[in-house]
Amino acid sequence: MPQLGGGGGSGDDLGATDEMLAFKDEGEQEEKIPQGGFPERDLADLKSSLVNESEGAGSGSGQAGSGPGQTEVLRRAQNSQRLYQDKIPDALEEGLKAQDSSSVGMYKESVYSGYNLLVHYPGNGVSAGAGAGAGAGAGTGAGAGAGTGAGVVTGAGQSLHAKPGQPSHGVTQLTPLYEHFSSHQTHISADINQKQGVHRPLQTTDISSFYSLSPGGVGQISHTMGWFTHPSLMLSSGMHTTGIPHPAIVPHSGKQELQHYDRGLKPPSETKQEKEAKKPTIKKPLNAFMLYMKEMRAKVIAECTLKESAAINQILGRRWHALSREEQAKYYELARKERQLHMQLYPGWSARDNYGKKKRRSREKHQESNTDPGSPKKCRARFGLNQQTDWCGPCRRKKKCIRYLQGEGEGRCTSPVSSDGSAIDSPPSPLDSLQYIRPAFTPDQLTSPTDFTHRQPNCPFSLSLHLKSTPHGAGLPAR
DNA sequence: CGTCCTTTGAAGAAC
DNA sequence: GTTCTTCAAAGGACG
Repeated sequence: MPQLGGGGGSGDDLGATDEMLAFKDEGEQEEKIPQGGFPERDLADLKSSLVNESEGAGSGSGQAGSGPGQTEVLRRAQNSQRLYQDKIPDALEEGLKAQDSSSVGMYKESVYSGYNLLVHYPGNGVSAGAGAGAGAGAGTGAGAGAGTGAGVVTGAGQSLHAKPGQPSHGVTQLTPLYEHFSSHQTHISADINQKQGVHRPLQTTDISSFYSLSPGGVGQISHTMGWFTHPSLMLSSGMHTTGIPHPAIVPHSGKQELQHYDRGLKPPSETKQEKEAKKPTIKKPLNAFMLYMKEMRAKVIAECTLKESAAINQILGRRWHALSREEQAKYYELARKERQLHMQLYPGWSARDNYGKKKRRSREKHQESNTDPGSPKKCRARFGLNQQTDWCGPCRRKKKCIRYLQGEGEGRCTSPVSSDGSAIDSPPSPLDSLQYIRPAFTPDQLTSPTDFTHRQPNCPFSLSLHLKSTPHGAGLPAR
């Protein structure tokens, strides 16, 4: 029987080795980089002035034990649990208990314990205690108290009045889980009363979107609660039996399908294919970078006044590379736990299950990229570079090798040049955005090197600096 | 409305 | 064992 985080955090062995190796690879890759001339070390030294600032509020706070004190967290966890439990209608609770008793194995636990593990991420300082609680809860039904409560506790200093999604610099936040569950519980009870115990999908909101995470507060990434419920406890619409939308399980069809559930009607006869297509999709667990993006996206949007995801992702990608190993390690660890739990909760699931469910890009495009000799993959292959760990030449980026395009396709590039011969192809760093702008302004004109609030056309990151003396976006020099 | 863009990482398929 | 492909999130842009 799988133990979720059981035994005081001893349940992490699954896949641990692999993950550590994977992270080692990351590190090895970093070691190779300076050879290509990219000043990764310098950047690492400097990044605190740019990249880290926006993340810096919580930088390092994610380390185990550096969060709120364990005792305090547990105390608040218990308080939160009380609040949470107080909101559960008796009828619902009874129903849940009944459901529990009919479940088997690890899922025989209370549904609440399903949320316990939420806090088992490093960084909130409660991983050990909560882990033990949840582990025991899963196995014996005991120990769910601390675990459950901890699940709704976020970092210290958070307010119950802030709205989810708010930028997290210095802004206190509502504990997202608590808010989410509280609001859902209200709806659920009403719904169940009306429908005599028949659950009806109430919302399809992705829980994960509720969590605006504080900087470095990786431990607060709580969308992963989605992994803590078993398919057997799901309705086919992607809902947990509590009625809470499940982020990892999404229905394929929309209103029409839900209407069938609404009315308790049997859907019209369907082909096997249709049935297959309507099976709820269990999503892939998020990898480290995806977790990082989820946490930082809102911040980048706020800082850059950008909304386009592609641009945001570019920025996030660079910031990701600018993170220290320690900072990245937090996300790798989170991702490892995500995969671990996902594996335990959906033992038969394979990433292949979702193949083809996303509409594929046009074949032509794929073929083009596959046959393009200047494509990063082809380029790496040509130069005998490892696809996973090596970059395309000096570019330290997975884009076209300029050298190759210039007909210098022999051997590994050593210096990046553009097609016109100028050295523009070195990997832009976030610091480059400062170089684009700084000369025109004196330091006292800048509120901070990372105070990005305007968009600068020439900035390679679509970022710009906020000037103390200029209104929004005004006076930024063209370069 | 559906797909693309854009990023990194994981996993599976195809060599 | 290596390489290639797909998908995970996000939301504006575009056909």
